[in-house]
Amino acid sequence: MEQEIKLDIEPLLCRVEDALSILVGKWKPIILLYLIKNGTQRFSELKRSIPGITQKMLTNQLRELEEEDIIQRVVYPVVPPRVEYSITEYGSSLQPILDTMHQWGEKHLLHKRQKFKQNNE
Amino acid sequence: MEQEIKLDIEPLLCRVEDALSILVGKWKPIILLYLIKNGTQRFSELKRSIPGITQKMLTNQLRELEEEDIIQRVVYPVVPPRVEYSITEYGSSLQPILDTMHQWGEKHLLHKRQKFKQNNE
DNA sequence: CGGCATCCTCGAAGATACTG
DNA sequence: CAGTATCTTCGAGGATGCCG
Repeated sequence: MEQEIKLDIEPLLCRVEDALSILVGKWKPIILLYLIKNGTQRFSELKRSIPGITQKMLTNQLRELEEEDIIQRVVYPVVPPRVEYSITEYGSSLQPILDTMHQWGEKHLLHKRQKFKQNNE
Repeated sequence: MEQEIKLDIEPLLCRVEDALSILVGKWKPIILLYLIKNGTQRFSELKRSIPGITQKMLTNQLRELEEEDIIQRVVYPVVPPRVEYSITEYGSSLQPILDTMHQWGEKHLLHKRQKFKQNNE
């Protein structure tokens, strides 16, 4: 198991990486935030809402999130196909992490601006 | 600016990525947790404490964290060189994120085990 | 001791085309 | 509409060697 090394070092804290690994992925945070805020979304809705993402990457990231039970994929057997994605109850347990990160991110933005000012005085 | 796209989508939430970008890096979480838990550490102490990391990567990750004012680097002009790293006050503001992630990570471990069980019944 | 410089590997991410 | 299937690019991370 790959975990052994980490466990040997910090048995109480190393689980940080597990959470991190789920959030890491170029488009995962945006996808999650979008599903949390706007609820169930079709594939094409997500694609339209996330400028710059390719179909391949959207599929890819959605599959990975689904694999971890963070989101749910529902296929309606109609023509043309209709596939809807939504946050699972389990997935919504990620929200405290996202909130904390967002709050920190805003403070960090201010911090960087102050630093920038100082460097130019 | 690269931020524009993200800002257009989720002005209130997109700061998540800023926090994420600071934590992302193969060795950053471990380095941070180690410095938080054990306080000031010499370069060689960190290297010994983190099995598998190369000198290059340790230097690299430390520099990136220093760049964001998360950690502090103090060089003592002695022979042989002595360089000490520690968390800054600002850096310690990351702790709520790390804590939240760790807690979630533990729950996630249980969740995965249950899922594994179900799949084998 | 605590680096830096160089070269290399490998996988995440992107571009593009095709399909039930 | 919601995907696969390929091919390609690019940079994080790793291996190794040298240095004040």
